[in-house]
Amino acid sequence: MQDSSGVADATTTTAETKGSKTARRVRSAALSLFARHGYAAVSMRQIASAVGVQPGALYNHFPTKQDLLKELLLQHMNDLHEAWQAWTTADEAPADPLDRFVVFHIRFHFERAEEVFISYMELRNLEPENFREVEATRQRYEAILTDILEQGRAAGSYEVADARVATRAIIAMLTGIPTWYREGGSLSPQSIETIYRDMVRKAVANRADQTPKGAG
Amino acid sequence: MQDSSGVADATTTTAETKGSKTARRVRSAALSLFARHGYAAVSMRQIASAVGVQPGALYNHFPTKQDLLKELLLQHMNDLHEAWQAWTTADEAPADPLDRFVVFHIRFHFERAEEVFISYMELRNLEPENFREVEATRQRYEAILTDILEQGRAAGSYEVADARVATRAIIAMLTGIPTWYREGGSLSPQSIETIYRDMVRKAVANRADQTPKGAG
DNA sequence: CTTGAAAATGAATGATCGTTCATTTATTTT
DNA sequence: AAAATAAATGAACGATCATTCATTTTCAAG
Repeated sequence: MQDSSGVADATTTTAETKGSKTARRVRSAALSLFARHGYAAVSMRQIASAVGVQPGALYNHFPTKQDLLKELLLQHMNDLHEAWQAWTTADEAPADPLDRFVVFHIRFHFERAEEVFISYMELRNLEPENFREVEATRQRYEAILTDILEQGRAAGSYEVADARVATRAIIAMLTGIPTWYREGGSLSPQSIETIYRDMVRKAVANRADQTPKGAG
Repeated sequence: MQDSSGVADATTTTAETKGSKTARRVRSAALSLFARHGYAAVSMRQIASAVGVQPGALYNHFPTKQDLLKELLLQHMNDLHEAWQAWTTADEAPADPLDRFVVFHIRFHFERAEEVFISYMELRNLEPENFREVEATRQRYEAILTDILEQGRAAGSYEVADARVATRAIIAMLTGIPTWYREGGSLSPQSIETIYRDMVRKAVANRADQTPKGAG
């Protein structure tokens, strides 16, 4: 009952034990509930109920609620990096580095909207040490885009006043998509992808250039 | 002990009663706490403690915790609209409509970062009816930018594939600023304003144009 | 089938939650 | 100053919170 659509899995091919199966279902239920109501508003009882198990059983798999959140966020950030690595060598990835990043980020959002949402929403509910750990990973991810922008500027293709600010602006823009996108709306994911790719390209464009429109 | 720095107050000039003064302090404390920890993670006891009062006293001013949140969000959205109305006739406002909106939005964010943060973060903690009310006001605000973009496109100055999508992209970009901006950082509010104004202008620019750089 | 460990149960822990309320204190009105 | 009203207190309400634990069930390995 699971479809692996595309990216990044290699490690676990061993048969799954009953316990780790439950752990996975707990993660999944917690993810949905945290995304919908927020970490603080979700009780361990709700999670247990969604899994179909008694509250105490959760503690066979996660020491505390906080560890559950931390694990979700850390795993998501690791998945994000792994998926990016896979994408950089993927055939369907656009050749232009900026396009490549934007398309990747958008598609990853569409595929895993809940994780992404939580990752930006629940950072403040992490205890300081856990926060630092997740935050460091997040900054490594943002650095990918910053590097792309700085190299493009050095090459004279982009015009960005501050690459770090531009990074945050672009990522905020892209990350905001799931807050308004609804399946069955008037816009397809494909057309949204095109619109955003164009907007980002223009936002960092060199005004001296006259880059052609459909360069992808 | 209060400074009114700029925009939109007209109604209340009557002397303030002791009760309404406490109500104001409750709103203020709740605002800061909600912004820092999130609505669900803040208890009425924490709010009362921040005000220097017993928990029960809060209920002389707000019927429930939910009403307190609702009132904060509604008041903020009303302030936002009022401030925008004042800004449209202000001398220092840029003449170009898009610049006018962007500069306004950024400045309002810097002045009232906490309210703005909550307004986008705690919508899901509103009960359905309260949510609809606040959401309607929020959409009225976004419509301002959508109109600007559509008129600019009709006039041939902008090139936007979808004005509503562009609205969300721009607002997400601007609203993201307080999540990373820290006072005393390397960038002044003024320079951030300039950077974002330029990026937004370029993002919706008509590629056929060669608009000069410092047009403000 | 037996054994041993992993997983789940069901009940309980103390703490904290939003809210209520009779009473006292502070302020405004007459 | 007296009476009326508003605001704050301090203690309590039942509900729910995250977490623990002795016990029972489930399941894989010998």
